[in-house]
Amino acid sequence: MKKFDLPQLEDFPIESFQQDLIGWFTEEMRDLPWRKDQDPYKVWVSEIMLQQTRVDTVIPYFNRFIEQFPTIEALATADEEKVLKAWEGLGYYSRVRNLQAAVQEVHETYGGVVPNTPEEISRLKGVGPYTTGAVLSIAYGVPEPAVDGNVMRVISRVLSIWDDIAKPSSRKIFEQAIRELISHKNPSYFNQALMELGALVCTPTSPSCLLCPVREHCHAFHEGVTSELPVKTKKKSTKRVRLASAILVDSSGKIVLHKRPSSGLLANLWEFPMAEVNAFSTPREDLVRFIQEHYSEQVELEKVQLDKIEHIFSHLVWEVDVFVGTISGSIKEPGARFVTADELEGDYALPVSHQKMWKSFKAERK
DNA sequence: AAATCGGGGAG
DNA sequence: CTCCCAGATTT
Repeated sequence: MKKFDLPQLEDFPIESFQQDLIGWFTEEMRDLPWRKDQDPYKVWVSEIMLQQTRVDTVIPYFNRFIEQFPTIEALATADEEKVLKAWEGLGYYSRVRNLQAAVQEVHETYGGVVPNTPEEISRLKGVGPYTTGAVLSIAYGVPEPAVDGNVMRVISRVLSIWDDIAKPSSRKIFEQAIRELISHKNPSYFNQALMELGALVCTPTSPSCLLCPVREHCHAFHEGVTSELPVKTKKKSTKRVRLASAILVDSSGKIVLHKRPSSGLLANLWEFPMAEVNAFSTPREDLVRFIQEHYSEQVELEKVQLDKIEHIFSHLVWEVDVFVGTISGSIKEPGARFVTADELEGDYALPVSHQKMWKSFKAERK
C-alpha cells in the first residue's frame, strides 16, 4: 500500500506548510462572533448557517439566533415557528429544521452534550462530511478534514489537482489530502486557516498570490496556472415558472396566509395564496379559479394588478403576477389562516419573494 | 451521479 | 449576465 495517493505529497514540506498557514491565520483571522469561544453548540450553529452562505450575511443572523436560543436546551424546547422566523431570509430552510431535530436528539440522547466522534456526530440530521469535520476540529480539536468550497479551491491550487470539484467523488481526494496535511497539534486553526485563506486571499478570481503565506508551497503559483484552477464544470440553466398570487383582505382587514407543505421548496414557510399559471390562460383567470376552488367563491380581485415580481432561486425562476383582492365566506383550505398586518410581520416566516409582495402592498396602500 | 434546496454579493 | 458562497439530502 502506497503512503500517498497524491504524488504531489511525496516531497511536500508538510510541517513548513502548516506553520506558514497557521502563523498567518493567528495574525490575520477576522474577529467573528462564533470565534469568541469554542462552545460546540455555537460552533455547530455557525457551521450550519455558513453552508452556501457568506460570512457577512450570517453575522447578524447568528447574533440574533444565539441571543434567542443561547443553548442546546433553549433550541431543543423552542417553538418551531419561532425558530423558522429566526431563519427567515437566510434560505435553505431545511437546514434549521434539521438543526432543531438534531439538537433535540443531542438534548435527549446525549444529555445535551454534542458528541465528539465522527460516527456519532455525522449521524445527526443535517450534519454531513464538512460539518462533521468542522465541529470536531474547531470545538474539540479532533484532526478531521473539513472540506468545503474554499478548501477545494485552495488545495487544488497548492497541490495542482485537476479533478473536477463539481463532481461528488472529488471531495474524497481532497479529504485524503487534508488527512495528510492537517496539523495534529492545532487542527482547529489548520482547518479554519484554509477556509480563511480561500475567503480572503486565494479567491475564485484574481487571487492575491503576492499576499499569500503559502505561495512558496503552491504548485499552481510556480506553474503559473492559478487562474485555471480549480476545474469546475458549470451547471445547466434554470427553469422558469409562471405564478399568480393575491393578497386577500377580509372585512376586518385581516390577510389570508397559507402554510406551505412540510417538504420541498420553502417547506413550512407561510405565503399569500398562489397558483401556477397555465401556458394557455391568463394569470388572473387561473388565480381566481384557484382561489374559488381552495378558499372561497366570494372573492373579488382589484382591476389593476399590484405588481409583477421575478424571484431567482438556484435551480428555477419564479415569475409572479401579484394581485390584491377582498374575500369573504368560510375558507376551505385547512392550511390557511387570517392574520393582522402586525402578526404577519412578527410571527410568520415568509420567503423573500412574498416579503417583496407585502412591501409592494404596503407601499401602494399608504 | 444528478437534482433539489435560497438568497445575495461580486465582477 | 454568471459565478459562487464554511453543503446536505433526496432521487
